Amino acid sequence: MTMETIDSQQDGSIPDSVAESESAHMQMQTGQNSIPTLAQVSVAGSGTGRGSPAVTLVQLPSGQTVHVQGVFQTRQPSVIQSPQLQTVQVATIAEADESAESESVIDFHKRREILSRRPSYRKILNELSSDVPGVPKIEEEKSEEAGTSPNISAMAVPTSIYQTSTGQYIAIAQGEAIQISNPGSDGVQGLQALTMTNSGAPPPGATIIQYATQSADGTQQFFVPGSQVVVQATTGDMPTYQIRAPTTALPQGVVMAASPGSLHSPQQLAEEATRKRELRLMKNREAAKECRRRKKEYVKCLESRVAVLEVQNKKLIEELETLKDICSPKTD
DNA sequence: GCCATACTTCGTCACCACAC
DNA sequence: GTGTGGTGACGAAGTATGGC
Repeated sequence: MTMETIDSQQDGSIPDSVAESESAHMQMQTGQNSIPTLAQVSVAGSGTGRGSPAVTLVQLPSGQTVHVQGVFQTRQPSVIQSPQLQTVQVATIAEADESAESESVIDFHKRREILSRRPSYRKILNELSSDVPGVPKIEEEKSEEAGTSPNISAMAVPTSIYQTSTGQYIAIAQGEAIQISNPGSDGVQGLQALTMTNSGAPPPGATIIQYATQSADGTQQFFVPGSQVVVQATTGDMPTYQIRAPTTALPQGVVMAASPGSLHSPQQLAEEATRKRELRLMKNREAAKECRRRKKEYVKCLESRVAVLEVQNKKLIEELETLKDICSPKTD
């Protein structure tokens, strides 16, 4: 199904707004109770010319400008574009309505089924965009994220990822590059990469990072293979990291993690399990962020389409009235 | 200023789908 | 069968707003 009556002009396209989508969407939502600001849609240069394709410029709340062509020329596409999407949306709306009126009637498993059948927002939007040229796609990997992704998993194929007590992430890659990311900076700005120059081969069967909370001189120390220490200086806004020889013995509260091959004691097994769990949590955290971002983008896209379709609907009604006037002239 | 309420954001868990 | 990613649901913490 196509939607040739809509020609989107991507001056503020949705995928580009990923970075600002948070704030933009928040502004849209912080009004009275999350009602989409469809009232901001402005129509310019309507020109309901009969016979000639009237082009309407629609200014969407997001700043996106959309051309809406005359509605006489082509048959109106359905409001819901792709069959898959239709199924999903109908299911969702039905679920909402049902829950409002007779939620108790709905079987839990049925609801579960409906939910589980729902494809991801990326899928939905991409299907939508393949049908509608004006609808942007959600990129598999954002280009801006490609270089410095907030996901630790996207960084230089790290072999081990650790989180410090201050929330920072340290990833030790195959090439013995140490990457430190600051979660507070939404992922990436705080990402640092260090390359160990003289680490040599790691101890047999062990990839170990040992974390010490804070040394006496106000620095943070991360113990890494080769009896070396990554020291974080606390001066200034930008933390600096240095590879040093350890100044102290292994401090209290140290966390050690070993590769599975070297696990022997139940304690090591437990630590490995803890490490895996933390890794899983970290990944899930990032996945949840990504999911929410996509969801916002998806909702934004739907809101834009609603705005466009409302304008189209308005034009259709106007033209219907015009036709009525033509076909039934007053006899007075 | 304090409190209550509503709303937003975030982390986590549980579940499911999919790839291997 | 297992691992992993995606997403709904839930609760906690933070923030905004309005009434007193």
